[in-house]
Amino acid sequence: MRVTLKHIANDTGLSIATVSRALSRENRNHSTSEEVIYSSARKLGYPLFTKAGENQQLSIALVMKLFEGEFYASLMNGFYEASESSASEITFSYVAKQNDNLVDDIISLSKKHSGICLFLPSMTSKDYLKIKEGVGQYPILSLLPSKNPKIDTVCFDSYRGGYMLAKHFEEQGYKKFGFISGPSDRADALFRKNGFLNHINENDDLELVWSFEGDFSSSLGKAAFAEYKNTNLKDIAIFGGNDYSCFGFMKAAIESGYKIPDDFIIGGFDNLSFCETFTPELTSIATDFHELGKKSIRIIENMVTDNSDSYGNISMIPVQIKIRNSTNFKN
Amino acid sequence: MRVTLKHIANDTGLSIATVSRALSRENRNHSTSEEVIYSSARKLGYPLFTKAGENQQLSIALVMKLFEGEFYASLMNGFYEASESSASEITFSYVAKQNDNLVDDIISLSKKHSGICLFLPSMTSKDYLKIKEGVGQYPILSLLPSKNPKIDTVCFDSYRGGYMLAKHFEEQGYKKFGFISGPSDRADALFRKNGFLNHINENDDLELVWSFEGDFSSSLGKAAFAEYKNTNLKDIAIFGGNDYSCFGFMKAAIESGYKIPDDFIIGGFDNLSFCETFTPELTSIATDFHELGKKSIRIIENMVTDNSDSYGNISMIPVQIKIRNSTNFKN
DNA sequence: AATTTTATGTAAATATATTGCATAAATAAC
DNA sequence: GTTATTTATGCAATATATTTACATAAAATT
Repeated sequence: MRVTLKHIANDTGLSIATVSRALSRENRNHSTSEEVIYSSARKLGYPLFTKAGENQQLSIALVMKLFEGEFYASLMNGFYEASESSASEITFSYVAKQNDNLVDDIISLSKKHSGICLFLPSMTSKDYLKIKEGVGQYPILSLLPSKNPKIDTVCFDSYRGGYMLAKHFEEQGYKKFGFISGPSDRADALFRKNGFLNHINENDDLELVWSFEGDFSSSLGKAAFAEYKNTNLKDIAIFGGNDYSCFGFMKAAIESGYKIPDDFIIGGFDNLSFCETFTPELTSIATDFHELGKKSIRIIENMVTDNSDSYGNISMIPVQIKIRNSTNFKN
Repeated sequence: MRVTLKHIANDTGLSIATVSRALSRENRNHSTSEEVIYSSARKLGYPLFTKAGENQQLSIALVMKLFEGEFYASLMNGFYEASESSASEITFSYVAKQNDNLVDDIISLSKKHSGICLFLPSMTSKDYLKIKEGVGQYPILSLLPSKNPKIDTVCFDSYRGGYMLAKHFEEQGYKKFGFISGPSDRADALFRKNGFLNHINENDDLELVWSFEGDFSSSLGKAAFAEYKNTNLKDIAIFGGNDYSCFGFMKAAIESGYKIPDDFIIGGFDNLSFCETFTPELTSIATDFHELGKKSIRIIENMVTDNSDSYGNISMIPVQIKIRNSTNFKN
């Protein structure tokens, strides 16, 4: 049973005709009845009709769990700016942090949107398969890499970021390397690690001399330093996994009297704005969220027009290394 | 002319009956026709009807211009978390950064939502009046203070934040104060300043010895230090206007060999996460976005049920001072 | 006090959506 | 390979929803 004018008429005590007139009036007049009618219509969920030929743009939902931190603002802003220069409209759909029906919710979102981009680190391959099954042939993307992606993916080239840092460390003359890992269940953390370690393993004169299990948090970065300090290692080049880990690590190091980049050099990942605020400024891998947004939107648009059914394709957005003083860059 | 099944039938080449059946089917079957019908429905903007009695929650729009930075993620997250523990649903509406029809867009948003919260620093009193006129008796709030608010306002108590810092500086034994102002056209920046200066003026032994016109950016914070350095002032207590200004100022100071909090003490506003990462950790005024969200939602909900028409009421959310090492706090 | 404007309800007219029935194509059963 | 069954679809009838012509009463204006 749809919501109709009759429901609103009953709810407001006015006649159907009055309700009809109020809702179809071109210019609202904000009389008391009209206010009451609109407020009832909104409450009951009456669909305020779109005029034919008006709303021709595609609506794409970016589904994510919203948390605090610069990262989320950057992600949304990237998509938002990309949508401004495209014909499609981006809707941000935030799902509850505790959500048992995530898969079903995503499937039902597919009714309202022409395409969906998922940024949900907690999703498993099984979840993705269920979603794929539930939405059928439908434009849907994940924005996070996966070891064995079940749906199309657009993400940053984490591997290359790790590789670039290792290469840069080598060019700065370092032979001994250290590494702080991210959460073990996140594929992007794994790829960063692979990129970093592969370059070390490929070169016989390079060596990984220290590593620590982190979780991308500043506090475990601090803990990493406590362990590092005990080793008495110096003159090594450390990849912190992400910027937060580096900040925690560097802060603890400075407080213990270490000098950066003199005692060790360090680089992060994400290129947060604070990289330039910290002393020393932190070398980091920059991710272009605007590009991520543009590419994702373009792919969804193509999926809509081609009506193509693909899954497991991966698009990698290149990352850039921003070299700063934490890796001994003299300007 | 509404969008009807006929439009979809024409668009897809199927009959109206088929379209009707596909859209009203309880369980989607993802057959080719159904996909085509749904995709056409979304494209043309056909309203997928809400079932009567389903969508009873209020929908409140938070209207803002989205930019990068921790602040925006915190603001959205505060509202988002508040909405999770309330009956209302929060929709984030992002308006274009360049938008000539802002006022009209907000007015037309009032058709779709039960209430609106505005976070738009660029709005003038004139704009607010136009909006108020356009929406009539309607639940709408501004989340930014104004010298002469035309609509109801829920915001942080910027004044008290400035005052708290001045008081804290005094308690630390400082008599000479410095100040970096924010953008002159932002009322919240003005109130922070008033709170800070009023406490100084009220006490004869306290004195403002230095000030600088900033704009809340880290780079003008840096510029502020260059000017401060020329004055050769030492042992003063500086309110940086916000955290970014402080970070820029402190970074430049440290690079010039200054020691904080030995040569001067400094406090900011916003309590960004980086306050705890910087060395020295930055004393700052903490704003509780969760509280802002809860209060705003509650006020909108009351406006809806009471159907009350009020304007110019101000609700202030208290702020908290987080004392850290930049103001010589020994722990 | 008379006239005009506005808001509203009733009921008729129109527009829109759903469904019973028939048909044809696809699938399954024999 | 033929027959039965299921499924998808269109047409047309029916049901439902929305708009509008007309009448009336209240409010505003002259």
